Amino acid sequence: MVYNEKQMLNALHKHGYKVTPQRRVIIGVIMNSHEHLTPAALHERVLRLDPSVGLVTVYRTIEILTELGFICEMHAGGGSRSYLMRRPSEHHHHLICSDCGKVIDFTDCDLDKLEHRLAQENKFKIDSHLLEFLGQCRECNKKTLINVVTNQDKSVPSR
Amino acid sequence: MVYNEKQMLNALHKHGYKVTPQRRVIIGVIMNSHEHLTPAALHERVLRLDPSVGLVTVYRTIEILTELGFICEMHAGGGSRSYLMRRPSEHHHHLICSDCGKVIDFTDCDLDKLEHRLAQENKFKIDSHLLEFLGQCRECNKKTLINVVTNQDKSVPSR
DNA sequence: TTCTAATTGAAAAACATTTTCATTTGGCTT
DNA sequence: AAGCCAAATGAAAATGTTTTTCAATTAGAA
Repeated sequence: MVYNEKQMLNALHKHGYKVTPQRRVIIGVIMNSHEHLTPAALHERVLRLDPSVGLVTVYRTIEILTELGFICEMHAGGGSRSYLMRRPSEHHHHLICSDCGKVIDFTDCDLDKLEHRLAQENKFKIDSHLLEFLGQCRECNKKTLINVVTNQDKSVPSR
Repeated sequence: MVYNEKQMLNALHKHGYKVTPQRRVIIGVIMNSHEHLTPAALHERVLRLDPSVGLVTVYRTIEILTELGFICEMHAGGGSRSYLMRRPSEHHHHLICSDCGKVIDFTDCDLDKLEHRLAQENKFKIDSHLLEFLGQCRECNKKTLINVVTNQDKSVPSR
């Protein structure tokens, strides 16, 4: 299930948060982005629509939307640092291109059996899980192949 | 397979990195910690053994050890920020207590079928994956239960 | 022992995030 | 429609983390 803008604004209101112009703009940007955004990237886009919105407000709104479950943090695993921001959706996982950062969502993970076993063996009460696949998307893979052919493999010691 | 200290030092040498006293100490601390550490926590422990080692060197050593595959970053998911540092081991995943931060490793994940399907459907070349279960360990769960009984459930609006 | 590139610590810089605070404002109440 | 006030805002400062810079030191090959 994917939320729409109106539902999010309603939820804000219902939970006692005010529906301000700034929040409208921020939510609008999130809803119209089909990619993950860092707080800074989100702010940048918000500024195009309303140059007066401060980065702090973006952070505060992110916090609220996370709390309400409309957006979720994510991690680009591998080398890069923890990212956040995503258009709303239900329980899902990510398939991430470690070159260009493209993210594809998928929902089925079929980890119930494993979860159950781990919970028993370790006496854990398991609430949730995070599953991310890292790799290369088709386009980036093509580029890599071209580079391999073009340049010699000058295997430089990684420093 | 779990590495020992000597193997790590050898690997450093083999890859053209110098085996300095600082690196010895840092690796020693990692090898003797049975928990995950942030760079700051690692530095703190290193200081006890050698007060002259700088935080910068800790960061630089972390980078090298990550590159050589001896340690891996991890994410505590949920609220907290990206963590790092782990005693060496092979491909594994984490079961994390979101209350006390305890981490249990497990190695079997059985995601090959899913991985293969995702790769095909999305034209991805998948390199790796990250799987983390979040929950409450036995001890923290007990504490929670006691609290529920002790305090009334004063359901305060989460702000 | 000598030599040199790699390494180091300290300080500064670069970022990311949070806190503080005076001012403004959404939206309930009249 | 007007008043009110807690919530929200922007700017600046504070905090924290990670990276860069640089002069001095040092591991380890020759």
